Amino acid sequence: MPELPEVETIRRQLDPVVRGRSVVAAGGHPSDRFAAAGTVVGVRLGPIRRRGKYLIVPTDDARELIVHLGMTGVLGVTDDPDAPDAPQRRFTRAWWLLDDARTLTFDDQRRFGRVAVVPRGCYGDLPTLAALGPEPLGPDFTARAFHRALARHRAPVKATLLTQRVVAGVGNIYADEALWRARINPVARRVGPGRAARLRDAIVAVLSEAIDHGGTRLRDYRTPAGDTGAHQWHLDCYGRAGEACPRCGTVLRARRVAGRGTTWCPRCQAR
DNA sequence: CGGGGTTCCTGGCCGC
DNA sequence: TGCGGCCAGGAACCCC
Repeated sequence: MPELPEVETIRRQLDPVVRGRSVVAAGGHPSDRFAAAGTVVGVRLGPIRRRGKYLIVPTDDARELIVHLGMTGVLGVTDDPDAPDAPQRRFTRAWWLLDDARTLTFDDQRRFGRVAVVPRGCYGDLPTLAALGPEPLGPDFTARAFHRALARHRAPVKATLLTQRVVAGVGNIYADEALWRARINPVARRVGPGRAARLRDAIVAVLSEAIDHGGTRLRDYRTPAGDTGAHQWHLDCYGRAGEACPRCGTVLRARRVAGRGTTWCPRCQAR
């Protein structure tokens, strides 16, 4: 899916479209992953927030519209009033007609995404959001707190990052990139204070740089404007197994960690 | 409660 | 060309 930098890019693009608009009509795919989209008809939408990979839109009736893009989710805006019913939009899982005649659409081929509507701040139905770690670009993500949080887990450090509990918004791509930059093996089960500080700095740097470039384009990723993102952010490690490590020249290797494809440098990131 | 595996979907790609 | 198997940026859920 889009990870934090892609979700933040989408948030910035959609906020001026959505903020202050009222929802005239809405609908969702009948599955319970999307059906809640239709429950926000007649409400006015507030400024879009982001927590980790979740987009959160407050409504003026004290609820929140929450969108998670899953692996293949794409949010878009169209002027076509028939958009949700058009045959070429067979992957449109949710839509909201706004009071300026524009329609916000949520397409999601694999249906791993989700739309939820909850009373403000009530995240019991979204356990990952409820237990989400600190924002990596916020003041709470300190080296000290990060080290303490990591020390509570015994799983491979990459698996721990992917849980979202120690830091919010890091997915498979940026986990590999940050671990490579910090020279930490993805299956290390203990990370001392020095390496935790390095990993913290690498996460902040990698995510910040990716946001500055408007996110990383990968496969089907599209911006809300429909383009593929002209400024592909340069990936040093993720997806480059078999190529030379950009730092030391050793051939990057691939394995599975926590069920996810993982690339690392056996020399820079030795155990 | 933490950790590890499975599952929810669709489609692209690779090898036979 | 056709088809099976594998893989894909996530997280909820189940069991131990």
